[in-house]
Amino acid sequence: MSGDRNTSPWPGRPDGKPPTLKDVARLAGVSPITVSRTLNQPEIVRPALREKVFRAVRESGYQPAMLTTGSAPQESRLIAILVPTIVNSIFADTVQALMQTLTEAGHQTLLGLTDYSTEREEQLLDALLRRRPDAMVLTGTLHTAASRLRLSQAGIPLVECWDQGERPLDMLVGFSHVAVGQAVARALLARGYRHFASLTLDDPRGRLRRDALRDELAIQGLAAPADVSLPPPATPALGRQGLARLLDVGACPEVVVCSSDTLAHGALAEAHARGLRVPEELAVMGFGNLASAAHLIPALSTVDVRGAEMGTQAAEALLARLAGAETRLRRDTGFELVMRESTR
Amino acid sequence: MSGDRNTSPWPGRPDGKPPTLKDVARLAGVSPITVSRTLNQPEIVRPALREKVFRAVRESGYQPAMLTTGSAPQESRLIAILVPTIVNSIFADTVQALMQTLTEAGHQTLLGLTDYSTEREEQLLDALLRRRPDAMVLTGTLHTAASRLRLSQAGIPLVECWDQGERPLDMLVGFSHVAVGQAVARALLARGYRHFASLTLDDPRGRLRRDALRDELAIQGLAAPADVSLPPPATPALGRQGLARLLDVGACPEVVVCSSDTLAHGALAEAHARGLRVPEELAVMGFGNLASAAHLIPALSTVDVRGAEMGTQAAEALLARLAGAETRLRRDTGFELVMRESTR
DNA sequence: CTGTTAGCGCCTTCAC
DNA sequence: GTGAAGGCGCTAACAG
Repeated sequence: MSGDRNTSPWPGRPDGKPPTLKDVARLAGVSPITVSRTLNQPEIVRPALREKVFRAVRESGYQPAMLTTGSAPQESRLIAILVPTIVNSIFADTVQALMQTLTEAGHQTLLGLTDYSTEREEQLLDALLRRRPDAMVLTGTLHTAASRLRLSQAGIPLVECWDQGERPLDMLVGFSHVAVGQAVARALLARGYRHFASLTLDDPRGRLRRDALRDELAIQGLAAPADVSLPPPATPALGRQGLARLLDVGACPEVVVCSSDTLAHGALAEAHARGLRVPEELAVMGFGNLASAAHLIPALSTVDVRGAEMGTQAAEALLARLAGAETRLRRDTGFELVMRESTR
Repeated sequence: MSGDRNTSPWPGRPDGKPPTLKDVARLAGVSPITVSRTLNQPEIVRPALREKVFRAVRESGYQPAMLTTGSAPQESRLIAILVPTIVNSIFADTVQALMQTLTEAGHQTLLGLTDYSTEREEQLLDALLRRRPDAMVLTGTLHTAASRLRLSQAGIPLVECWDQGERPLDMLVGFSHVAVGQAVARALLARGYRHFASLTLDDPRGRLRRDALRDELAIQGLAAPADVSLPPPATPALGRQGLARLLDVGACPEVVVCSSDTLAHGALAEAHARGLRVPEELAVMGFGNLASAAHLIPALSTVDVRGAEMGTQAAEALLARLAGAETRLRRDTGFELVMRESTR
């Protein structure tokens, strides 16, 4: 029971390395190929030999080494995932859902964190592709030219998540950030809000939503919202500072639209600290992972973007392609506005 | 610029697979080994040849395949990480910090999610070890006997995170969950609380903290807190239901101690919905990722366990070992109680 | 400096 | 049924 080393009848390898197919073969007194067959197609091996081999496998603690490459056109059963971050993040749901579906199907996942940088993405891509993954999941549709080239040359199924765009590399599952910005603008306008402000996380998609919000307001004849741009990664502390800056500069908004629920959390804290009633005196609009936000503060409005759904669909599409299907997913998962306590 | 396939002067491989060392060699008119050397030790190759090779590499878009195994005693530069979950989770910080440090050092990470199950851990372990990772990070010190055996046989550096224990497999960085339970009990007693309740996430470490809390209260002559046990994974909705159940059963606590900040979030929502003032009528104690919790609700007390610090230290210890050091980390990172608005 | 040889751990093809 | 030979992509060791 206790993890004592080497209670097994096998002496272990002199070099301390894990046992190989050959070691097992020697131990069982058969040839390497027989061991291989016993493990891969047990039914074609005579029961007596099979038993001997299995015993040797058990005794040695043998585990087949998964070669990245081999003579057979074999898959690596490795799938690479690139997201900006998983902390305080709207992407954790997607990654979790992806991993769950892929793991069930017998694949393993290499994860890379880009920190919202396309250069970082390029570096990671380069490193990850050396593992010859069977497929790859990316966040967004913005990549460097070099990345696009490498990806198209890799010849593996790809999914870009969390965005919509005209020229996806391969498959695409996400939603339109412009549509989110517009929808938020319209919903808030409909509730009578006229003085807007925004806390923007300075990443491409955050900017897209902010600009769409601003443009939609402009169409209604409203001035551009007071805006504070914040460097990723998002933290509650950052959101809190952001709102403080906004208010200190003299902005006096009825509603502040935040790039993420995490920032919105911080904004709520600052509003609370200043004695502002939410949403009566200052409404707060978030974005992202409904699960952790919506239950929390009934006063917080937010946008549910179905992060887990994107992950599951991406994974299923990849698996289908790896199974030989001609699937070419192009899916807009949309989003849902969750509006709280209209007070106008 | 646009990702058109095959603008390069290289015809590509007939089978559509990525180019190999051999392909590059053929294209450059040299032998494979020269290509290998040009890439790994450029200085020992004559400039003229070097240039030819580099050109061929560029033209073909060659990327070396990282073999898991080879003739050389080469490392896989792959490090496996096992955590229960990354969603709504106190573990995301640790994973992010781990990945950051490891990636900077040129390693890649295989991630596995155990869902708080040691059986699942065993399966994942089995699959992950086939990749021959250079090192491994585990959560907690509770593993199946088979897992312990496999791990000790793997002969790679290990770190167990998020716990303290007497017989770690190898290295250990975490804190004592019993100490957390006791400290929470004492701190709350010191503020005059006498009627306790607990919302427990039903995982080994959560139970450990709850039991320690209960035992410490018993020492002070207090009855065991009303307790609701909840199945992982933690969500705000779950915490909310939990508190509802607790109160519906007739419990009338002054303070409810939650297994995680995520559950605490939900509890706060339920308290709010019932018109209970926090912390005057019901205090809420969380646990976990201070970053997202403490800034949020000034009324929420919590325990900061320094998840990122554990990740960074684990990564650094592993890197040291891989670099040949004799490091054998045994670190108690402790925790910090963050108490809000004492109202007694 | 460069090429040839050999071998890593495994599996496929083809004999026995 | 079983084994021997050969090959996958790559790199150390040894030749030239």
